Amino acid sequence: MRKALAELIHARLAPLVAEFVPNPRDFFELQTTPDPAKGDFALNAAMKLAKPARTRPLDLAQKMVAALAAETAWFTKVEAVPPGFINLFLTDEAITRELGRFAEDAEMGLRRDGRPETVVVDYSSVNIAKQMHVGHLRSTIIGDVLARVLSARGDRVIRQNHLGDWGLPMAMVLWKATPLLRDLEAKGLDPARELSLAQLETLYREATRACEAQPEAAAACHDILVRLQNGDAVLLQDWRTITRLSMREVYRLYEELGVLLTQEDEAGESHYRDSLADTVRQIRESGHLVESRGAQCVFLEHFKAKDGSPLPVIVQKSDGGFNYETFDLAAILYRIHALKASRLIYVTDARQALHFAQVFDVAHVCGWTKDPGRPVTLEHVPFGSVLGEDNKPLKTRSGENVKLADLLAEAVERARAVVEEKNPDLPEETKRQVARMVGIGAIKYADLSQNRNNDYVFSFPRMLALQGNTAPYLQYAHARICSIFRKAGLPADGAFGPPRLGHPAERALALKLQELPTAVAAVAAELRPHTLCNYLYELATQFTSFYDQCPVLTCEDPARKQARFFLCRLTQRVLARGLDLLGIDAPREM
RNA sequence: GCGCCUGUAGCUCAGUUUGGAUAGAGCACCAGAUUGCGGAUCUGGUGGCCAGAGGUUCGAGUCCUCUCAGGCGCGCCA
Repeated sequence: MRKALAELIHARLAPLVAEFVPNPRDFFELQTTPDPAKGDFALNAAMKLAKPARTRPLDLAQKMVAALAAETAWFTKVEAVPPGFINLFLTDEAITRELGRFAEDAEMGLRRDGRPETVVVDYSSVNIAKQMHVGHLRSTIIGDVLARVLSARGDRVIRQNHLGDWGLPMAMVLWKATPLLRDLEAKGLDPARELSLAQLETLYREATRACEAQPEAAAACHDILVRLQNGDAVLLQDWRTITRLSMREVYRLYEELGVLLTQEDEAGESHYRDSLADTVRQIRESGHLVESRGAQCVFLEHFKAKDGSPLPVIVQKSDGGFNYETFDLAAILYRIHALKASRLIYVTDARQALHFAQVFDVAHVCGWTKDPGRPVTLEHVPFGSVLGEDNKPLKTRSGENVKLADLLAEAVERARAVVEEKNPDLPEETKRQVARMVGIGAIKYADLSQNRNNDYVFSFPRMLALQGNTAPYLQYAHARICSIFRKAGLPADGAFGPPRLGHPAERALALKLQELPTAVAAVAAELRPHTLCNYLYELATQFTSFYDQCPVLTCEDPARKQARFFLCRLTQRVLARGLDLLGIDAPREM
């Protein structure tokens, strides 16, 4: 609807101002009005254009109103009000006509204009031999939504899980694990069966302590790292065993979380092990490589160290090894050239902002982002930390990172208690499923519904609340609509309508439903999922308000009843689609 | 020291990128609706020097400058 309306307005109004501004379209953005008395949409173009057109805002607004007055199929009224707003009042026919089109589109208006883009979304980035903990939660959840949203818009999305699988931590695990693996082999046992991720993590912790205490342990680990990176066959085999064992448990959690990442999306540090030297060579060829204190560096403008001296980006350490800067730079080259991506998105916490600013800057000054014949944009999507009730980073009583598995289990358990209380008559199996959908949904939604810039305080009671902007509230609205159709004995995917508007609540709902594409487009542009959450919450409240005021099943007038079924059905579809874009299940009953 | 982020109702947060009309929600508090098509609801009310000060503008929560407070980061860990 917005698109059609925007086209009409541009066609009618652009000629009035074309001689004053090169790009009139930019000025005709439809705005929502502060209250219905000011119409359904508003334009502020007259105020912005009055100066270049050398006229008074209100005069220009009146000229624009006159140019739109003949469009009686669209508007019941178009008015100019001081200081120069133009208020547009839509006809019911225009709203229902556009609503019908919206409902017929299987894509629900989500497809973007223009050519699809190849987009890499880098998220989750788990470490091998470490269990997933709260620190992985936000990247995994937010990144997954961005991948879903961009994909729904028609872009070609390539997910990338940049595993931490090739650094010193990995060598430390190998140092402790290798004897264990030999031992198991001697007994003819399968390590993948005998060892758990938790055990690997214990080995890693032991190694960390040992390296801190004894220089010879640290030296041994360093030696293993060098041998691994040089391709030692036995170490490589063990490395593979540990990686698979570790990822097996990660995928269990992804599945429980409803995250799309699979083994195909794995491209960890090890993936770039053979291109690191070449990456440094390419930097050298671009003329930006400088040796400093024995390390190969790039010095960038605008980056200063603590003492004010120029801050280098070290791409090869003085011992000849590579660090994470090099891995990220190699990944950029891979994504641009092998994956043919034109938009690279990195979902990591805000503390890495400086790192990515530097890495991106290196890529830019080396000319990599303009070289491949298409412009490449690099975007860091930072987010704040997950805090406990004490406003400090969330930890267990003993100061450990909270395991993701424990967090999910508690959410499901608490959701189960709510289901038990509110709907004790549901069959056991349904209760179990609903508890999962609600518990996991609550965790994800609590994270997504907040502006990602800010830290947020993790609170089960708040995220599981049945009122307010929470997953359970949206899920309930969805389940309630499904129950309407169950009660009516109608298939939820039946054909209803045509739409017809009689009540203000129907009209408001009809307008709100059509805003889905706007909300999704905003997420794609700004990479902020909470915009979609806000929209869905507003839709759900709009629906319950409608449902309160407009009887559906008991409606006497058959045509009106059909029209209300139409609104219910479409609301259910939009809620389900919206939740799906957020990676959250929409239960049919709960 | 430098840089980034944050500061909006008692609490938790939208709104800030692209300046627009009277700054919005939820919780809490107060008052209503109702034997309810899922009350896990709806309607209304109380509550704001948008951290502070200057500036730009017809118009500033939004843009600019400075100050204050909190968080995070800043040479070979990832």
